[in-house]
Amino acid sequence: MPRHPSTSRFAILGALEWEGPLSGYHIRAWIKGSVSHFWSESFGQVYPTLERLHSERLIEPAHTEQGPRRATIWRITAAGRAALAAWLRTPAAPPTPRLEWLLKCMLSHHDPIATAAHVNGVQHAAESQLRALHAAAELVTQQEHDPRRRAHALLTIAAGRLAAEARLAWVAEARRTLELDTESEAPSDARRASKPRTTP
Amino acid sequence: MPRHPSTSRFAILGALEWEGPLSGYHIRAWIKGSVSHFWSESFGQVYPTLERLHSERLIEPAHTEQGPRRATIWRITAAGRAALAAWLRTPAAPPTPRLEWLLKCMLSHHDPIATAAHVNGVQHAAESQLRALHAAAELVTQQEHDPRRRAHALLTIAAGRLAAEARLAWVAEARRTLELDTESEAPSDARRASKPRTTP
DNA sequence: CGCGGCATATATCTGAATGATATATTGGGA
DNA sequence: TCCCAATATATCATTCAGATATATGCCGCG
Repeated sequence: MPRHPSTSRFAILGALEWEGPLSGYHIRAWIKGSVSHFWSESFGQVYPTLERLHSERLIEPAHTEQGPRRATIWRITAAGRAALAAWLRTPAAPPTPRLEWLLKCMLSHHDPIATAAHVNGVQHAAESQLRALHAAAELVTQQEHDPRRRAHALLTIAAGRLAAEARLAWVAEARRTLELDTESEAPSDARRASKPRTTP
Repeated sequence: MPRHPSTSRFAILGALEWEGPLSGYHIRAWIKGSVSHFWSESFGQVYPTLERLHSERLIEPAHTEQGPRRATIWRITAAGRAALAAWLRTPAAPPTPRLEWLLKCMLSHHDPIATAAHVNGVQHAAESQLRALHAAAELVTQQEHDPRRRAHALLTIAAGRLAAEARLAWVAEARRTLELDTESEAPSDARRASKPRTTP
């Protein structure tokens, strides 16, 4: 995934610009809570990157809590803002695709049962993502009052929604072209035990 | 992306099962040429993984070209087929999202020009992907005669098409909600030079 | 009151993966 | 003939995820 320059650097700068000063822990919490539908960072990436950004003067400690609950709160500097703005004016690198579910669907051409399970998995994942995105959109609408920030945040949610709906459309097409034991539409009730969970 | 067990292993086994015996070079060429819309591998991953698969008896050399054009042609073994089938019956791990274009769109809320550039970039990428997928679908239709292999291959292409169309729908929604200098629809002719390429 | 569990907070390591670079050789086209 | 693209493999630095380790404060439950 890495085409040399780290993108984590800019995600972290972006978190600090969007939310104001934060600790490493809360940077990661924001990414996990607010932009998880299109971005992710791990702690193993956040803390070393903060050190590096600090040594480059792109962030600075706003203050450090002493005592047992010690935490460094980081603030973006003017240089950091400039670096972020420069990166934002740069075209986005195309993602290197790695969609395990599609690889499995293609290679399962021998095995209709496995294929059906993957199609069901895609459906369930897309449905639960749609529910999560709906909740996220409500939250943004209630809490974000700046019109531009709100519009941009809602647009990222819309992107997730459209992508999830596209996956549901694909599920329908898959069930149509292959002829699968659908196990969707759930006509009435309890033949639940028919799909045992495979524990990998 | 790596949740410890390497997925490259199975992509390579899958290539050998789908296409028959291949050299490392041609495994990579197949991935780049036939499944690039949902998978990718680098040489730096292919060759060490082949060694590992060989040491585990999941693949074996079909024969080795001597002389200057030396190349090891690898074949999947019965054990390899079994390992692949077991993996295929396992639910796909959810992808860890990292969509640089969405991160940039969200963080560009200050900068309508950068935002418009990213929206245009998404549009152009989606359009060129749709053209590529159209060509890929024609190729599969002409060359793949086994009905199940053909159906599964076309389904992966359909997934790419639906995702690209969803991105185009997002572009339209973005242009509607933000109010952007669109530079799309191209009503007549030559004001082409208005978008200088930024060289990063 | 004590204790367990959860949130806060940071550090570190392994293994996976990309993309670049290096090194050969062969065949075809200008 | 000469150069470039394709064939073919190997290796390296860097990025990144995810697991694990280590503290502590706070809250509720019995």
